[in-house]
Amino acid sequence: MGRERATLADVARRAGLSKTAASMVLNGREGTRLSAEAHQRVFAAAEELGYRPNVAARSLRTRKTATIAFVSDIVATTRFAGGLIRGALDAARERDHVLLITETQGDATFERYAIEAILDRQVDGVIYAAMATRRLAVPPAILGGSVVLLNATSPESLPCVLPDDEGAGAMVAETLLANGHRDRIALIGRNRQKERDPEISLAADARLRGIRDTLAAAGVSLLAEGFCPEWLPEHGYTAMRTLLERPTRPSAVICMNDRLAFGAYQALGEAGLTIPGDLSVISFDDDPIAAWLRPGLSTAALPHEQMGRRAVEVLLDGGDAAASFVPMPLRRRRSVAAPAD
Amino acid sequence: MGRERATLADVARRAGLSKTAASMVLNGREGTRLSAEAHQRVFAAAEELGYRPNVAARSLRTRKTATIAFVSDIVATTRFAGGLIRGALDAARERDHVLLITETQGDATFERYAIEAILDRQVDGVIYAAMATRRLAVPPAILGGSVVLLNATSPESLPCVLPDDEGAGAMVAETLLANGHRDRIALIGRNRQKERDPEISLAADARLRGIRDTLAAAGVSLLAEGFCPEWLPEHGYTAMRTLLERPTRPSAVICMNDRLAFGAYQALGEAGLTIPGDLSVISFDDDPIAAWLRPGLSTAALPHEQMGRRAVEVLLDGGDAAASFVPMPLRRRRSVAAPAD
DNA sequence: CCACGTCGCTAAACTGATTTAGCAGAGCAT
DNA sequence: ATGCTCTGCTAAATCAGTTTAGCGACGTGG
Repeated sequence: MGRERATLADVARRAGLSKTAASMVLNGREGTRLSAEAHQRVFAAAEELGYRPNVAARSLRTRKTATIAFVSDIVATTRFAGGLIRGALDAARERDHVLLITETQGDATFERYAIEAILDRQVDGVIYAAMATRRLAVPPAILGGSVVLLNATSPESLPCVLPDDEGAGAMVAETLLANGHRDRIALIGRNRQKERDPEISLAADARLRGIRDTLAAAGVSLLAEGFCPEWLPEHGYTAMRTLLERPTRPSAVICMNDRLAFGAYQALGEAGLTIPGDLSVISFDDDPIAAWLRPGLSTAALPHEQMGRRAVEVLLDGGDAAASFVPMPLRRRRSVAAPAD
Repeated sequence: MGRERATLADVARRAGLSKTAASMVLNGREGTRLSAEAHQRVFAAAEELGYRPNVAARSLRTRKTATIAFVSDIVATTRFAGGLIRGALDAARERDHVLLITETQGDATFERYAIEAILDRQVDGVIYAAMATRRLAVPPAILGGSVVLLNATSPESLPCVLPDDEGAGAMVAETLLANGHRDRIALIGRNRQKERDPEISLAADARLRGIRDTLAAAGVSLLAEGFCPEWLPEHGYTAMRTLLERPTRPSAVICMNDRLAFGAYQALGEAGLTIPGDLSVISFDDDPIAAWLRPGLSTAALPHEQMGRRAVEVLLDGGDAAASFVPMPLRRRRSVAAPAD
C-alpha cells in the first residue's frame, strides 16, 4: 500500500548511525548514552523519510501489538453495541491502540473461532462485551491475558464495567417522588426470568431494587406491577391497557425500558389520555426513540460510550480488579409532571 | 496469552523434518515433492501440539495480514453501522479474515490517524463506509491498496456497494398503485439540499427518481410534497399536519424515511385519523421503529447486512470495479390498504 | 561407466523491528 | 606505561514464519 515504506535501516543509514541507535532514539529509551546530536539526526531522518515502524515486525519481537480485541456475544450490531464500540474506539485511539472486532453470536463454534483469531494475532487485551447486562462464562483460552468484561460479570470475578442500574432505579423513583407522586405509581416490565437469572439480565433486578428501596424509604409502595414476557413495545402496550382497566388509575408509570414506554404511549394515546397531564411516564435506556416521542420521554440513559471508554481504561491503564459502575444520567424531558389532582 | 504456543520449528522437530517442509505442508503448497508420509507426520505433529501460526511473523514475510480495515466516516455507532459491520464480519470470517475498526468522525486529524494506524498494520484491504449514502473523498494514502466504498461513491470511481434506492422508490410507488391509490398520493421529506448535493446524500435523489418515474409511467403525479429540513420525526409531524390542512386529503403518504413516517403517525393519531383506514403510509429504511408502530409500517428496508457482506466479497474475491447495487426488500406490514372511497 | 534428470528434502536468507553483549577511544589515576 | 572507567556507539542474535537455492541419492539412457 503506497510506495515502499522507509524501514528503520533506512533511517539509520540516513542518520549515519546503526539500527540500534535509531531504534533507541525513536523509542525514547532512557539511560542510553547517545549524543544529543545523534538524537537530532535520527529524528530528522525519520521525519524526512516519513518513517513509520512496521507493526508486524515490532510485535514479532515484543509480543505487543497495540491492538485490543472487542468480542461481543450477540450482535455487535444493535444500537447498544454502537455506543460501546465508539467509546472504546475513542479511548483506544487516545492510547495509540486499535480495535479488532469479532462477534460470537452466542455460538460456541464462532466463539472458538473468534478466540483463535485473537490469539493468533497476539492482541494485548480483550474486552468481552455482552449486549444485555448479564453474567457470562468467559472462555478459558483468553484468561491467560488481560480481560475486561463490558456490560457483564463472570464467575471468575474479572474486572468488569457495568451501568449503575440500581442507582438509576433510585433516581427514577426519586424523580417521581419529587414531582409529588406517592401512592399511585405503577410499574411496567416485571419479568421473573429476567429478574432471577443473572445469565439473562442483571439490569432487571438492579433497577427494581433501586426503585423499591427508594420508594420504601419514602414509605411508598407500588400501586400495581405489570408483567411482560419481553421488554418490547407490544408488551408495554398490553400492560398499559391492563393497568388502565383497574379501578384507580395510576398517576405515574415507570417502564423498565423505553420500548415498553413506547408501547405505553401508544395505549395512552388510544385511550385519549395525555402525558404528562393525565399520567407521567418515566423509563430506562434513552433509546433514540425516547427523544422522538411526543412528549419527549424522561429516561435514565445507558451510558454506552462511557462504558466502552471505561473498559479500555481499565484494560490498558490497569484499574482495580473490581466492578466499576458507570452512572446512568437522567435525561429530563417532558413526560413527567405533578399528578393531576 | 496462554502458556507458550508451539512454533513451526516445534512442529518440524516433532515431525522429524525441516521448517521448510513443515511450512510447505501446512500451507498446502502445490508442486512440492514431499512424500505422503511426510505430510502425515507434519499434520499429526501440528495437531498434537495445537500449532497455530503466528500472524505477525507470517505477515512480516508475506505482507498479508488476513485483516480488513473498516473505516467509517461518522459514528460507527448508529444502528446503520451495526448492520454493515455485522455483514462484513460474517463475510470476513468465512474467508478467515478479521476486521479492524476505526472511525474518522469526519475529522481530518482523526482520519489521518486512522489511515496511519491502518497502513502501519498492513491490512489487506480497506472498506471505507459512509453512514449516509453519499459521495466522499477517499484519502489518497490508501489508494495504493484495495479499497471498496460502502454506502458511498467517490470521484475516483472505486468499486462501491450501494443500496438500490431508485429501485426501492419504484417499488414503493408500485405498491401504492397496486393498492388502488392514484391521484391523492403525497410525499413527505423533500429536501433540496439532500437531493442536490451528492456529498450529503445520494439516497434522496434516487428515491425520488424511482417514485416519480414509476408514478409518471402510470400517468399519475404527486398530489403534494412536504419539504423537511431534516429527516426527523418532528419534521414528519409538521409536514403531515400541513398536509392535513389542505382541501383534499391524501389517500396515501410516502415518507422518505421511517423517522419521518413516525412523525406522520403522531400527527395522524392526534388528528384522530386511522392508518390505513383513512390514509396509507409507506416509507424507507426499516428502522426498528417501523415494526413497533401500530399498525406496523410498510417500508423498503436498507439491506445493511447484505451490503456489509457484499463489500467484503468485492474486496476479497475481487469483483467488477463497478458499483454494485443491493436490492432493498419491501417489508409489507399493515400500513397500506386501498383508499377509503 | 558416466552424464543427466528426478525425487525428497534441507540450509540459509529474508522480512523489520528490539535487545543483548561488547568494542574502540578518551580521560584519569597510579 | 599500564590499568581502569566512562562515553558513545555497533554487531549480531532474536522473534516465527516464508522462500530461494541447492544437495545427496537413485534411476536411466547412451
